[in-house]
Amino acid sequence: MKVRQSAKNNESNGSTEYDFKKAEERWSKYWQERGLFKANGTLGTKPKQYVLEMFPYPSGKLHMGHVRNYSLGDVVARYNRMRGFDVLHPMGWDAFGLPAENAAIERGIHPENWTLSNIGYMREQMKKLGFSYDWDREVATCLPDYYKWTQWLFLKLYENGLAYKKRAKVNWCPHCKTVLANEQVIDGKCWRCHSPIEKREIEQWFFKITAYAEDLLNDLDNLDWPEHVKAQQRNWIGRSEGALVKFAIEGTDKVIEIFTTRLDTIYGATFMVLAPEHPLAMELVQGTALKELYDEYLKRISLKSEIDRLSTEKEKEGFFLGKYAVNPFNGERIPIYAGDYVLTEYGTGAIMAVPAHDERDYAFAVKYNIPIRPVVVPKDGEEIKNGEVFTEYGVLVNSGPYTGKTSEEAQKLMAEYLEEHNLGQKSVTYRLRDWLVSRQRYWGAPIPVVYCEHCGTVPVPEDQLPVILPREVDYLPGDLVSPLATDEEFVHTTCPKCGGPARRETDTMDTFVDSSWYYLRYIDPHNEQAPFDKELAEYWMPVDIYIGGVEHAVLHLLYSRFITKALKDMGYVTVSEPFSKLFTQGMVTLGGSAMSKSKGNIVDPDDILRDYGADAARMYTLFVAPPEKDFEWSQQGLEGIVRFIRRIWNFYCKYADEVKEAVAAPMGKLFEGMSEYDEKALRAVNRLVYRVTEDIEDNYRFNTAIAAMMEFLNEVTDYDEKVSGAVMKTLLETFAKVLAPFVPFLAEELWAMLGNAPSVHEQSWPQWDESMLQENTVEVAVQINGKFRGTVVVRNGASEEEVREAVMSSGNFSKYLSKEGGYKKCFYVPNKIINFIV
RNA sequence: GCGAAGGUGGCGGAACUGGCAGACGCGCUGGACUUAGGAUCCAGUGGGCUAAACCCGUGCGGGUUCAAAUCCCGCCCUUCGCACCA
Repeated sequence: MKVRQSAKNNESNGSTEYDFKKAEERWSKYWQERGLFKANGTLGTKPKQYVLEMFPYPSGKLHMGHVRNYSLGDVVARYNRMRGFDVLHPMGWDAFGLPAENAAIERGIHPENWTLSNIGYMREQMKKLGFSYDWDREVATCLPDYYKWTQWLFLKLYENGLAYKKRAKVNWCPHCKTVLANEQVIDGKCWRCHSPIEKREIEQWFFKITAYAEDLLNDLDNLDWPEHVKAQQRNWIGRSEGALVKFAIEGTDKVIEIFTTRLDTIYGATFMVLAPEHPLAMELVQGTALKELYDEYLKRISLKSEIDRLSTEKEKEGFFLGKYAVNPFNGERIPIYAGDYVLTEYGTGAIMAVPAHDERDYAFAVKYNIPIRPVVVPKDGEEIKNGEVFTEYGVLVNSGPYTGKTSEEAQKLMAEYLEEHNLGQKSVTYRLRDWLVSRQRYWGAPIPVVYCEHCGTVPVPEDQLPVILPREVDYLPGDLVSPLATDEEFVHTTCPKCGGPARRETDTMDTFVDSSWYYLRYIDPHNEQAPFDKELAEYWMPVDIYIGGVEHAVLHLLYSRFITKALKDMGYVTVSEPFSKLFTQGMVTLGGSAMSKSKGNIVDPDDILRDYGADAARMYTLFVAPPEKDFEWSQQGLEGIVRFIRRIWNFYCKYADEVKEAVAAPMGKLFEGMSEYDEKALRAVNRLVYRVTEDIEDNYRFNTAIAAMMEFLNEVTDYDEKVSGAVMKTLLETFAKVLAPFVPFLAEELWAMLGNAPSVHEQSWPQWDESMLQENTVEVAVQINGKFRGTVVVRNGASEEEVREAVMSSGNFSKYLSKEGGYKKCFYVPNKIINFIV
């Protein structure tokens, strides 16, 4: 009778169906009471491990993506605890922000009530799922004891010249009624509501992330992050090496400064282009007949929406400004245009145009009938066809003294010439712009600044923090007016410097500011004197493993890196990177696309918890696909895991009583008179530990780790009844420990069933014995002329001789091998394969 | 256009430094047990034949090798990110 048939036999064994509800309630309560998952912060007695998952936005309920994300992190946390690490595994809430506010407006509830009640619900869901968080460290970014320190962060950045205010054209979302950072504009649309964004000019606060562009770029090299995330950040930072060149404007004392990466093509510059909004463009037409036409042109350009501007098919539109620049190399007169394909924000907002070697310049030149003069030819002498634009490096022609030089040489020599004559220099430009952090919304951390008639902009002193977000405010968004501006009591204050009347800043901070430092607050969440203790931060930082979705590849992950670097330079932390390893998990889809309320393709974790239990939900999300890949939710797949759990349960029911009194056999040593099946079982359990450990360590391959557990159970149920009590006890105890990080409730139940005191989660992770991974005999594949023809069984480590002998004597291969075992050649890979060439 | 990751059964996916392709699970087929079963268990399941023997099979075409999903050359396709960045 095998255990696989045991469902029928449960009653006869006195066992019952696994009651996951009871088990989950019981153990989750026990864990909390015992405080099993508290990080010790023992400062050095144990190695530390900071395991972090991206905290959720409290949108209402957990979705399957959360379940997957947090199941991954929980395996890592529990595994590391069993491995003897002092594990910090916290959870909190990214609780400020637009969606909370919008949802609250729709439902007519205060954002705070809405948010806090969501948090309460989601926290309970997480507890039901058995995630091993240290709940004493929970943070919510919308609470004053948290945002006090977000405001502190703002002040520190301000003190250090990394926060500043300027009037700027900003991205304005007409639907959300707020400005957005560049990173939050996707294809010219709002990242949240997808409305086309507009350009507005307002005074806004910025963080000077560009000051760290170089470090943010270089330090990527040393991070254990997925390559595609690093690539996205590199792309976003967008470093270009080139040169700044000053072109004098004929008949004036003005110069146009341009940035180019192709200084070597400067002899081919046949026109200049300024961004339409470039102040110089306006100056050049001022007081001329062109002024009126230019105003019209500007109006036309600005009417084009951001989307049109970004469209690749869009025709470039230029305007001749009636003036000429002078090429600093050959003195040539070059007409100056305004053109909408030149961006104000990048480089200097002005270019030299070389139509022969740049596609965009070429299109413009053709349209406005401007000469096209090639000055670089391919090194290999290849012909350039008419109408083709040669944009690569080559050899210079028609370039005065530089003719005959390669592009590389010319760039170097020309830059030297520029510097000698004070006409420009080498330069590096980035695409990265400063981070716009002002938001004209209610539900965020108020920017801690006041404006005084006498003193100007004055930061709120640290000891007056937090600047409390008033509760009773008309928080409906206005047009370019922050809701806080309507609260007279909030607005009117006194200047901290002179005591005179002053007005508060009424904008709140981008929620990405809140989340850019939360991993530091977990380290010391109740500290009232500082955002965190320096020594504790030194102990816990950096986060050893950070798990979350790819959607944060640039936004949150770049901001956090910047904030960490800034805090390091101010002396608050000692690390320059917050997350040494990043793991981005895939999405959970249904019907081929990400689950979303609007699409209606939702699987509600509550239903799954109710019908199948936490362990099944967790293990299924871990098993169904490699963790970094998307997977399609399948009820049947989940039921497969439920079956597996049931089989484990039945197996333990069958033997638990029997082995209670037994003394567990050691993992490694084969004792005298051990039976064949005992040995088999012992080897199987060693192999199990080995495979699961390796799979976890090798980039979290939980899907194959679980497959190894299934194989293990499949194998031992083939001969379980022949295994002795001592070995069975070892087997059951070890398997329970291996299961613990994956199905924590079940594992605890199994552990107790064996007569052990809780908790299995306090046990050490089992060790395998290297010698037990080897079998006594191995199956060697036999190939004839490279084709598989069968196998032979030989002793482990058999020599080529022995294997050849076994092949010859087996008789199975005689039809392929000539008599006397004749063959030309033979290749043997020990314990694997033997190939005869005949 | 630039950058990144991928193409393996009906499906999700395994396969260590080249060494028995398809582990594990889902699904499917047949059987057992059952009043019944969508429960459970047993057997089978890449394609070609009823079947063994055999042949063919990891996107396509070449190549290296005793041996290729894996290495090299040349293509094709998919997904994702960025995109008038000078």
